[in-house]
Amino acid sequence: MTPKAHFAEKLRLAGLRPTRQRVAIATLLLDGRHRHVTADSLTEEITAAGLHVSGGTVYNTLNQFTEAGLLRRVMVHNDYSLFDTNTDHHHHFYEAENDQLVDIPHDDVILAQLPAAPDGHEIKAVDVVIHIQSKNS
Amino acid sequence: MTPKAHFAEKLRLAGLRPTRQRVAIATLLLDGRHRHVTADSLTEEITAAGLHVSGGTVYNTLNQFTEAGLLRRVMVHNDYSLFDTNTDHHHHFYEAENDQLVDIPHDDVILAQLPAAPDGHEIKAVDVVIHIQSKNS
DNA sequence: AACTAGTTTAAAATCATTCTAAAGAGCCTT
DNA sequence: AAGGCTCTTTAGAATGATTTTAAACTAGTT
Ligand SMILES: [Mn+2]
Ligand SMILES: [Mn+2]
Ligand SMILES: [Zn+2]
Ligand SMILES: [Zn+2]
Repeated sequence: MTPKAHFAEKLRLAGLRPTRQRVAIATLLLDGRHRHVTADSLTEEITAAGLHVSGGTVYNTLNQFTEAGLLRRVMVHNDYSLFDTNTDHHHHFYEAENDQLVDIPHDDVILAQLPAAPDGHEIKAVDVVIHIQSKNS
Repeated sequence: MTPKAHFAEKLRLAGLRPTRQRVAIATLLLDGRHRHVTADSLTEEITAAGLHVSGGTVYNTLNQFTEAGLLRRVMVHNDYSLFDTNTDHHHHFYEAENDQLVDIPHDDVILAQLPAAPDGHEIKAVDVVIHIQSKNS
């Protein structure tokens, strides 16, 4: 199966029509490498690949991929959105000083006890962000 | 001690000159009630109290209070900043559907194991956000 | 090939937040 | 109590990420 067909199928399964733009972005982001991207960094990757996708579509696609569970949004500040190509359950170190986000393996954090969700609600996800800073600062 | 003098002193201790605007905001936010505010909701409170503080100063003051440890910034989405008047160590439930943030008592979450911070770094804070949703949705 | 619904586009709009530069207010010294 | 120095506040402009717009395009279907 050609890579293009592979990602097209992946998008169809996610309920997204495999347009040229979405396939291009999927090829860049959904290849199994785990990393964190912004609309801006993704646009740079697209350009580096000799392609062009409009700004609006970059934002739309990141939101749609996230909605479809192909990406995960990471919340560490309010400056701009961060997306994680690793959708497995894992947590993060965040160093505000240089806006550095680092994955923590799933098993390195153990939540021994969680509260029950409020009445009529259920837990959808548990996000742990460990804020760190340089020792000599 | 008059309330005004009380908050003025609190601000001085935090290294902030007790201006009329800062004392007004401290009176509203630092009275011991635990809640979550935005620049917008705070402005409404100020107006409701028959006062006026410029938008820029509301933002500056929230940032300065946070910097001084009188408030805490809570990160649950990228739409606008949320500030917590409870600076004690505690975690949050967050329901995205209606942007609802609820405190979780400190003892209801037990982190049995944490990873070591990366070399040369130390842990500053651990934030746990439990995302919840309505059961029938 | 024609049709339709969904998608992309460049450009404008939105909106929270920050910046600007001028006016005002704490606070220390006299 | 006045003067002066610095910090703060202000209204308004600027910024910048993100969303919206309406027209042009395209994937998928007949
Ligand atoms: Mn990550
Ligand atoms: Mn913004
Ligand atoms: Zn990650
Ligand atoms: Zn709280």
